[in-house]
This record gives sequence, C-alpha cells and structure tokens, in this order.
Amino acid sequence: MNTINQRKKTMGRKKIEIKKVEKEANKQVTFSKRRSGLFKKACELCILCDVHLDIIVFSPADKIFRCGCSQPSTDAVLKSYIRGTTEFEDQQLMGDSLIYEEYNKEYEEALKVLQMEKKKLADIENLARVSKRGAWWNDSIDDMNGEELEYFMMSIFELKKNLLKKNMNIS
Amino acid sequence: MNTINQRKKTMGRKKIEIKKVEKEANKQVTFSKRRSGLFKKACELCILCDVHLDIIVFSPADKIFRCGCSQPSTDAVLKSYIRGTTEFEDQQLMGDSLIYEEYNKEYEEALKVLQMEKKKLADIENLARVSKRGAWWNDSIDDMNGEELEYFMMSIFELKKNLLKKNMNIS
DNA sequence: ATTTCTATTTATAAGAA
DNA sequence: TTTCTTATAAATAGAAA
Repeated sequence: MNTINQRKKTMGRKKIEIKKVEKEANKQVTFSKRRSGLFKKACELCILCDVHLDIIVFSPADKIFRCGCSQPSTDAVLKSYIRGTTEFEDQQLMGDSLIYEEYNKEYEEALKVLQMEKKKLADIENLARVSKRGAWWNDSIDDMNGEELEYFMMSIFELKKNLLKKNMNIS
Repeated sequence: MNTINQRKKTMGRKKIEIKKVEKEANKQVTFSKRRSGLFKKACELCILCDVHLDIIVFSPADKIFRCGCSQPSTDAVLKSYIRGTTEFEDQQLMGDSLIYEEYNKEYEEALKVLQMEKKKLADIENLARVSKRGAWWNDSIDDMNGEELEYFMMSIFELKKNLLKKNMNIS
C-alpha cells in the first residue's frame, strides 16, 4: 500500500564513533538512553549470576544516578557504618576552640599537600606505566597486598569525599 | 561443499529468561561475558557523555571488579599507581635510571605521607560533617543526595567487609 | 576466567512527541 | 528527561578450546 513515504518512519540505527557528543541536546538524550540500558544490563547480570553490584553515575547535568542491584540488609549495614562513624564524637575532637571555618582551612591545606603527593606518585607511576597492557579497572584487586589495598581504600575515600563535597556543600 | 554438518558451527544466540543461572560453570561464563560487556558499555557512556562513573561488582567467586571511567580521577591515578607498582615488582621494568631499592624507598616515603594525610583528612572531614548540621545520614529520605550518599556508604562498607573477610588488614 | 564461532536476540541512533 | 518507531549496529547463548 505505502510505496513511497509511509513505509519508513526512521532511517534506523546508525553506527557512531565512541567519542564525546558535542551537541548538548544529543548528549542528554544519549545519556538517558544509555544509562537506562546500562542499568538494565547491570540488573540482569545481578539476577543471572546472583552477584551484588553498584553503579554510580554523574549525569551531564550533575545529577547522580545509582543502580544497586541487591537489597538485603541495607539497614543493618548502614547502621553498622553509622555506629562506626559516631565513635568519632566520643573522641571530643570538636573542642570549643576549633571552629568549622578553621577546620575547612586545615582541610584545604591538607588537600594541597595531598595533591602534591599525588603528583609525585603520578610521576613515579608514569615510569612503570609504559608496559601496562590492560585497562587497570579491568583487573581484579584480589591479588593486591596490604599496602595496595590501603591505597585502594583511600581512593574509595577520595571518591566519598568528592561525593560529600559535591552534594553536601562541605569544604 | 558442506551441505550437511559443517556449515553451522553453533546454533546461534538463544533467548533466555532473566533468572539465576543454576549451573555453576555456565554462571561463571555468563558473568565473565556480561561483566565485560557491562564495563564496555559503561566506558562508552563515559566517553560519549563526558561523565564520571563507577561500578563495583562482587563476582560469584567473591572477587571484586571495578570500573571507574573518567580521566583525571584520583581513583584512577591511585589505582594505576598500584598496578604500575605491582607490575614493576613482577617484571622489573624500571630501566637503569631508577633502581629498585630507590624506587621502594620513595614508595615507602610517599606511603607514609599519604597515610598521614589520609587520617588527617578523615578527621577533618568528619568534623566538618558533624558540625554541619548533625549526621548527614539522618537526612530526609526524600533527599536524593542523602539517599545516594547513604547507598554509597553502604557500598563502601560492603567493600570493607569483603576485604576483611579475606583477612586483610583494612580499617 | 577469557575467548572463538555464528545465528539470533537486543540495544539503539535518529527524529519527533 | 523518558518514550515511540524503525532499520540497523551490537551483544551474546551455547558449545568448546
């Protein structure tokens, strides 16, 4: 019946190059679609293989999306964590003499030092990076030693800190 | 030539139901393939939309896999450093310019500084958080950010727990 | 745990809503 | 930001290596 212009509504999917989408509008749409697809895949993986998984994404609009595929004991775990954090208050580190602003100063200071150390480490790292073949994130951390794990935990801490800064306006 | 049984090597992909794969061997293969696909998708999303993203997965074999897609992330730098160090020790790829002993010295030194900064930052951050307006985790559940953070903290705790389970000395 | 090989199943780029 | 549609690009189940 439709021999001319009612048969095809779209040209269908097209191949694209994996590189930053410049047009803001398109980037937005692509993000929405692909994030959706990613989370779906993630949930399928969780169900199929009975594993736990977490994804955190910062959208182009600086919004945070998460995908946590598994639900058990969220409360208990969280409470445990909180309990651990609360111990801090018992240490009375928050005396009258120290004001919030001053801490922020120290915080910034420490950050600077940390940045310097990072740069130093990055330099050293560059020397060894030459022979790297696979993507670092594709490796399991199963075989890390204690020190390496410590670094790893610290990197997690960094991420947490960034999250706090980003959302709680701390610092 | 092959009219009977040499033409098709496989039956091709089959539709499956999304539910726990019972056969351990198959589950393992499925996990490997789909995790790979998931990480690939994740990285494409990061590149296409210029966003930051992190994934943590606990494999069926209790291994931890991570995908942190973004460029100058602290996490990436530190992780790369970790991998680089490991590979250095394994392959001795540092040329004549830097001797192994010297490298280790610098490593130990940087490690100490980082440990100190880490603790310092943790303390300061805790102070800032508490002095802000009480525990951030008590924020309304309607607060997206708060919820996200809670979930993230849980993830971190889970990670710690798993590491501890492996008898690692992580605090 | 990762990878090869195909036939199929899925995910999606575009365009518009 | 998510959804709808269609034609096409990609991912992947199953069997083995």
